[in-house]
Amino acid sequence: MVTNALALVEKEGPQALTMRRLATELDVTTTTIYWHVGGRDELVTEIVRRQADRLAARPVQGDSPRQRVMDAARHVWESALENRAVTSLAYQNGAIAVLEHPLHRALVIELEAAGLRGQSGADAMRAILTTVAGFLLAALRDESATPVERTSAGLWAADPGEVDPTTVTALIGAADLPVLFESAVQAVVDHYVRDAA
Amino acid sequence: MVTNALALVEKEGPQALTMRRLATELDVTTTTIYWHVGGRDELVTEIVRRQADRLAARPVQGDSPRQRVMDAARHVWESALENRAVTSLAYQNGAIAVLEHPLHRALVIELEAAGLRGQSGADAMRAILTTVAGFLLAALRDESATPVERTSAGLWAADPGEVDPTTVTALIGAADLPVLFESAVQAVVDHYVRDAA
DNA sequence: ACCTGAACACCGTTCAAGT
DNA sequence: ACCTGAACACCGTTCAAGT
Repeated sequence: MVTNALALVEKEGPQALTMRRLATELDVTTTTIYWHVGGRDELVTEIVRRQADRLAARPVQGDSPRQRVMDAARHVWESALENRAVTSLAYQNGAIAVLEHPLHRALVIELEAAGLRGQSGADAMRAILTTVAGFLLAALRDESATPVERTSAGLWAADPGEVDPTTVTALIGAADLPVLFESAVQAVVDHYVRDAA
Repeated sequence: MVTNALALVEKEGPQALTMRRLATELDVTTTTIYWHVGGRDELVTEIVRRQADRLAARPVQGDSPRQRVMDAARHVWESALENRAVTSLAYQNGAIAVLEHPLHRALVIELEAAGLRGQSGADAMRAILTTVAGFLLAALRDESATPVERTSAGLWAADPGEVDPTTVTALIGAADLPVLFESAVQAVVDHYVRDAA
């Protein structure tokens, strides 16, 4: 049941997961699903939990603390990109913490190895993960779903103001999120984690 | 009509904005709304556009480029916090660019004043705004809507793993987002904007 | 214990019809 | 030009009833 739901989400996206759709897929009535898992929220939580178990906690790489912390942050990012559908589902239903908790813990452990524990560790972890979340929001957003005049590119084209034309051209073009991720997240990591000289 | 919709969103939140609800508020049928603005997406865009016009572009403060860029970024953050309901509505409907475009332009202008134009300007702008977006996502999320066992705090309490108890305690407590915003966003700003020595 | 049928209270949207 | 009534195609959820 949860297996079928997970497969449905991965094949047709988060918006395909409705009680009626899943019921049809399982050849039962919607009420049967309610009897088994009890409501859409619980179903989503179960799907996300299942996916979290599937996520192999790949080993953190790097020779220095700052490299290892950065790599742990990168795991959150890459894992989300590799599982767009379930990640989006988790985001939309407030279950992202369930999905990423093991990866978050790996990050905290690296921060502790870097000497950051207690409030300092929590602060560093939250600052880094919030930054990562911003990039995930940008990367998982379905651009094709919004009409041009509502996109950033469309607005720059229509309403550049006093901005340099070369900058406007760059703003109308596509962003290279993976590159921006590296520099922005690294900047935040470096602010909290200083390698011993 | 758009005025009433905006008032409804501000008073009762984004989820209160349904065609039927707004129709009742206006003492008309839903079809009347369709005749006037043409669909929910267009309605939301109009609401957000109206709100964007209302947002006074307060002057950017600071003596150095990095201070002024930081202040422009802070305006995006503060403006969103002061208008939670409309900002959430814009986020959920892919119209956030419409709402924030004037503030984004102010940021780009400060970046140009700092010597960043063309691709460098666009990169810096995107990295900074994506980081800000992460904090907005965290700040606008309705914590009370998700049950504890799905929150980060609940997961740390239930499943701390090999993490230091003092760190776990800090992770269960509330985050001070405004403080974290300052340090994380400043770190990203500093990475792109270097003051002349 | 497990599943169904019928219903409730919602959504956004369309379209022919009225004035 | 402006508005209505009725309908379509969806949602999540509940509850009495069946086996």
